[in-house]
Amino acid sequence: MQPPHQRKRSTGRVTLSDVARVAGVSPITVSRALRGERSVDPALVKRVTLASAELGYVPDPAARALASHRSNHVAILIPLLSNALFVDLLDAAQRTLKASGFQTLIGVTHYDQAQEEQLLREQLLHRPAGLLITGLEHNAATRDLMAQSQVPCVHLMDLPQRPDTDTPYCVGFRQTDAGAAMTRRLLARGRRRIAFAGAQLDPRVMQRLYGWRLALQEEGLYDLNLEWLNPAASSLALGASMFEQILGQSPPVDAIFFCNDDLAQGALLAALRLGIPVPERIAISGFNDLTGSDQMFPALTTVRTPRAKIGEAAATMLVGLIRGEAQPQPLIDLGFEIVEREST
Amino acid sequence: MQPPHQRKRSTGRVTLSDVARVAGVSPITVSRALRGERSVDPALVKRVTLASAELGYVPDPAARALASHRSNHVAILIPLLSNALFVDLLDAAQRTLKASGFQTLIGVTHYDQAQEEQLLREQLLHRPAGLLITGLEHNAATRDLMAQSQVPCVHLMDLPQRPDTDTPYCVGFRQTDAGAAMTRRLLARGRRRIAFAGAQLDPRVMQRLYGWRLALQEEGLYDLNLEWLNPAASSLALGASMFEQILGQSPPVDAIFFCNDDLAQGALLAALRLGIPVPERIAISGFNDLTGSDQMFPALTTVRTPRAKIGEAAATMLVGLIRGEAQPQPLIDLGFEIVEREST
DNA sequence: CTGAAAGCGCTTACAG
DNA sequence: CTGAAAGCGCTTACAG
Repeated sequence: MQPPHQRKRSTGRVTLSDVARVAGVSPITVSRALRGERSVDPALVKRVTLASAELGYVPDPAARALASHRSNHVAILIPLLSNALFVDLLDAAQRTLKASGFQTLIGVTHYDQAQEEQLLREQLLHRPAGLLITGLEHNAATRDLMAQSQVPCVHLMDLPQRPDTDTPYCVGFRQTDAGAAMTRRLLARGRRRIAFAGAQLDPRVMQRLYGWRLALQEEGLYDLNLEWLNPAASSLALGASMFEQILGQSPPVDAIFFCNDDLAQGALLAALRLGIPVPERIAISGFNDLTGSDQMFPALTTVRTPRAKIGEAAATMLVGLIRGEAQPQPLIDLGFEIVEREST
Repeated sequence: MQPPHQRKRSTGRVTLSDVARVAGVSPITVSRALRGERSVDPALVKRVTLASAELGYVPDPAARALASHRSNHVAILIPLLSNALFVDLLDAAQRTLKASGFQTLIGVTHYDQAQEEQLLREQLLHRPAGLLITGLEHNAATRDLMAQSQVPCVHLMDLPQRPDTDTPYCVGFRQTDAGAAMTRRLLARGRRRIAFAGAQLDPRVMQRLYGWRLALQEEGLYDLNLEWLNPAASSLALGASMFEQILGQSPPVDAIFFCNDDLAQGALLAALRLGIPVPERIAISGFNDLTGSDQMFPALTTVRTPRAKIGEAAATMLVGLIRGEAQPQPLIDLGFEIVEREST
């Protein structure tokens, strides 16, 4: 016989109260002990831990979220899933967050600030413990949402030009520097007419473009006609067609700096089809060192970007922020590396 | 002056009760009306909808999950994020689920059944509304967890050999048939010694292998020495090295069927480096029609697999199951298509 | 078709 | 350092 109403909605789940009963303390003490709050007698912590393990207790995330206004979800906003760059970021971040007990909620913005805002609104309903967001450029509503929500946030990939006291937390590298560095490398190898071929034209591509401009201007070799910008999504096929276009230009271009490796890979393959010798007739370089760039024929010279490290470091920083730990610095520059191979 | 304890933990959030007050009904009626439960007077539904819109009410997912034992999360378990195939699956599923109001929780199993089990355990704590899981082979504990949890589940990619009354919900295509079909195509083009080059050796690769075997056995051309299996992860570099190995075999192989396009792409690039004419000396075919296969030189013959459609159809089916709608059939075969290009 | 009561399983805010 | 009470914002189960 059960007392009336006693087990009305019982779910059979082991709860905090069950642990409390076994440990001989109050539920709130169990809560505190298990969350590792200090100000709990070490002896009690031990008893609670034992009882919890004995019963196989696992906290209910929903109840926790409802009571505390904070879930164990971390939202990550990336532009695309079809660019390996962002998948690497997601993979690394997700892995790191998981190790700290957080679940990753993905949002795909399609490089659209309105979609980004909408996604953020939805994510915020889940009271995420933290937020990982790509880039530093967002619309006003998005910025307001981030500020009002008080959710700890780390920006991925980009670093602000001039850090000041308002510098947000961010992990990435200097895109402009990377663009300039690759361009200088091409100059050092004797190239004079170096085209820049950009697709998508997101903020990071534009920064690489500025870097390229800067480097050419330093040498007095800048020419507006060397800028080939296409807002379409980056792809091998687009790289191939941009390559053919640029190849037809006169005076002839002697190098092309593609803003992303998939474009450059497409160009390399187009060169093969067309019988254009690379790097003899024209040098080709890419950006990001994506899968396959080292396998190309000729192997692709590119800029290796630390995207997995960025995902990992940003997630680590975010977990620190969530835990209220002071961060040594709001800005982590993970740098980049020029990888010279056969295509330049 | 506020009444004592009145706003003690108020969060400023618009709640169901606020809507109820404005609409002049009870909270539970608001709850029912907003969830579209029938058995609510249409006139009331209208008043509630209006009041809800006026106040900008949004349900709290955590409260909902706690009370109903069901969240609006859908967990998706995939082997890897580093294989474009699964990213396409994830992208499509995520998009479809989002449109139906579900959040996607990703789990990466690394082709490891123990990790899969562990992930499922964690995901289940979040009381997901549904589950999308890759493949049909799981360990006993995983199968038990799925059964006990009662969470609706759809399997991705694979279809059972012989469907029976216990057939789980699944969306995919017949891997074995696809393997056989490609092999027959190579045979029809006059190839006699067709090697199968497989990596990763997950269940789907093995099924393609069986298909290849079947097709060769039909013609009396099967030879164990034509099976090249490597448990390492699939990559361009591995494809290149497998290509070189197979090329050295005698009697000479006149075609290689790679179990994944990245391997085949790597082989094509290796052929270029080595100066081996494809398809004259040796034909090369791949599987999946991944990005870039159409751009290769020569362009790669492959099997186009409907992974985006699989992700979408599986998500749609899952949403139906979550809503308790009867499904016309537990099994959806989305087929495949042989794409003949220049490499065969 | 509608509602009052109870409950989901935690944490917050107060006390002591 | 510990606890009793209240509350988070919904839905379930029971009545009518």
